[in-house]
Amino acid sequence: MSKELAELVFPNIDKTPEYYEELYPKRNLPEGAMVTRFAPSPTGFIHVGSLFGANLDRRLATQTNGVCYLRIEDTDGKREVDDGINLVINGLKVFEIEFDEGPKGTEGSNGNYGPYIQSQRKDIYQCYAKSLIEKGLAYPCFCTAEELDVIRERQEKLKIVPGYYGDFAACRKMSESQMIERIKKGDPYIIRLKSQGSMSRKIRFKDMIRGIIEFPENVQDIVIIKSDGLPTYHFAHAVDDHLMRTTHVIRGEEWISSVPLHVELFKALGFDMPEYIHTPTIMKEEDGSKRKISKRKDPEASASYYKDNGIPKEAVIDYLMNILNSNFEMWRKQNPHADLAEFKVDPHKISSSGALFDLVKLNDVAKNTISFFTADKVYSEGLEWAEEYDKDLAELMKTHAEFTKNILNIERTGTKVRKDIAKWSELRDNLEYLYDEVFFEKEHEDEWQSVTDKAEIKAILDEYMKVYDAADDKDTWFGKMKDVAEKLGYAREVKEYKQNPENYKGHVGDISTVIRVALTGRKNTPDLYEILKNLGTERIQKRFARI
RNA sequence: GGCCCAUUGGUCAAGCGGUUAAGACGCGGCCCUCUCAAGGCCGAAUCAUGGGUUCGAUUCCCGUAUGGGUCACCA
Repeated sequence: MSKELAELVFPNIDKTPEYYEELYPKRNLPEGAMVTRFAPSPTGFIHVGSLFGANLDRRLATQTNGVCYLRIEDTDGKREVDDGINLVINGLKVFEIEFDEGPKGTEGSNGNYGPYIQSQRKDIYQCYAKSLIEKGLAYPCFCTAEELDVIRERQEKLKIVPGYYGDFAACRKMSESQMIERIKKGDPYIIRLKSQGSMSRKIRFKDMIRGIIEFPENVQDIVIIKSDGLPTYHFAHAVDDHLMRTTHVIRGEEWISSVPLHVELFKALGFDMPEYIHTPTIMKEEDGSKRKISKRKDPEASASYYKDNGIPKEAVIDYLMNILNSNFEMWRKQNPHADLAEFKVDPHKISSSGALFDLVKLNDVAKNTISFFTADKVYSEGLEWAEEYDKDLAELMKTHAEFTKNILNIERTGTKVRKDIAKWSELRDNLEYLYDEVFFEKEHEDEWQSVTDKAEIKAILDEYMKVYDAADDKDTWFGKMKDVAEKLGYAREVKEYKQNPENYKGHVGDISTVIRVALTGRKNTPDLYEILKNLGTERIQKRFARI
C-alpha cells in the first residue's frame, strides 16, 4: 500500500526480505547449541566488562557445540579508531578468546552469515526498512533537530514522557503524498518506526539472569535508519541477530530498558525473539560507595592493564569466571589443571547485581595460577612479559637462563608450593639480587637484623665457610649451621633460646639470617639451602668477601 | 522525574519457608625443625528497613530507603 513511498525512499534496493531469509538459512546445529556473538564498536578499547561478556559468549557457545561470532558495530563513525577491529581481535586473543566467524583482521573474514561489519550491510538494513515502509510500519521523518528540541521542551514543561510518539510525532500524521512531495523536493529525512504500541499495555520478556520482566509497551517512533543511511543500534540488532541466527543475545544490563522496543521491532519484522542474557555491570568502590568501573578513571577497567602488569591471562579469566558463576572457585580448587572448557557455565547462576571488581582477590587467584606453572613456564611467560616491559630483566634472564630456571624452581615442586609471584612485574624483585651483575653493581643496603656488629658478622661467615660443603644434603647442611651457632654461643634451637635467652647471644635463626643477608642483601628469601646450592661455592665466597 | 533492575560479613557469595546462615579473598591470633611465601588451626564480621502472609520468614507479597540503569539521527 505504501509501495510508491518505499520505492522513492529506497530506489536502489531490489532485494526482498525473502531473499535474505534464504541467503542466511537457519543454522544446522545440534539441539541446544547456542549461537552467541560479541558485538563491539571498533574503538579498539576492550573494557573489562566487555571481556567478561566476550568470555561468556565464548564459553556458552563452546560448551553447547554452538557458534560464537564477532560482529563489528560501526554504524557510528565517531566511535571508529584506526585499526580498531584488529585491536579488538588481538586484545581478546590475549585471553584466548577467538571467534568461529567474523572479521579476521587483515585476512578478510570467515563464516556464511556475513558481512560481519555493519557498515557493509547497508543494503540489508535498507531492504528491511523498505519492507517496513511498504507495510506502513515505518515512515520518513523530516523534523529538524530544532523541531525535535521544541517538542522535548514542551514535554518537559508538561512533565510527560519525552520522545517522538503519538501526537507529538508530526511526520507520522503526514499524508503519503505530502511525504512524497517533500522527498522529491529534496528535504532531508530519516526513517522512523511507526510504533503500534500502547502505554497502557504491558509486554513481558524473559531474561535468563533476572527471569520475567514486565514493561509498558514501546510507543516511541524511534529512528531506524539515520540520515547517513545506516541503521541505529536497535534496528541493526533486530536485523543482524535474526539473520545471523543468534540464539542468545548477551549484552550489558544497560540494554534492558530498550527491550520493549526490540520486542516491537522483532514483531514488526516478523522475526522470532532470541533469548536475552543481560549481564551485570562491573563496579568499582570509591569513597565507600559503588560506581560503574570507568574507562577514564580506572586503569583496571582496560583489559590491556592486566597484560601490562603481567597478570597471566589464565588468572584474569579465572577471576572473571568467579564473578560469573560463584561455584567456579570450588571447581577450580578441585581441578587446578583442568581446561576451562570442562567447567559448565550456567547462565542462571549469574548474579544479577553488579560485582565490585576486586584487585586483591585477583591477586590471590593469580598467585595460585602461577603456583601451578612449571618453572619452565614461569620462565618463558615471565621472559615474554619482560621482553616487552622490562628489557634489562629480560637480558639477565636470557644470559642466565638455566640459573634463572633453577631459582624459579625453588619450592615449586612437591605439595607445598611457593606462592610468592602474582604477576610478572614482581619477577624482578624475586630474581635480581641473585644476578651478580645487579648484586654487585646496584646500590643496596644490607638489611641486617639482630646481629649488626661487623666483627661478629665476619666471625659467623668465617666459621660458616669453614664447614660449608656444597655436597651436603639439606639436613647435614642445617646441622652444620647449628654447629656454627653453638660454637659461637648461639642456641641450636629457637625454642631453647626462647626458654633461656640469657644463656645465649641468639639462636640459629640469627646465624642463618646473617648468612642470608650477606649472600643476598635481604632478610627474606626463598629457601636458603637452595640458594646457596645454586650460587655455588665460588660465588658465595665472592659475596661474603665484600663484607 | 517516569519506567526498569538490584540489596546476605569490608569484598565475592551459598542459601529457594524450619540451617549453629556454607565457602573464598582480606583482616587478627596461634602453630609449623632459619626468614619470607605457602600450609594447618582458631577468631572477629552479614540477611537494608517497616508492614503483612504463615505455627515459623534471609527465603513469599506490599511499601520505604539506598545504589544502579535508561529515557539521542551513540552504541
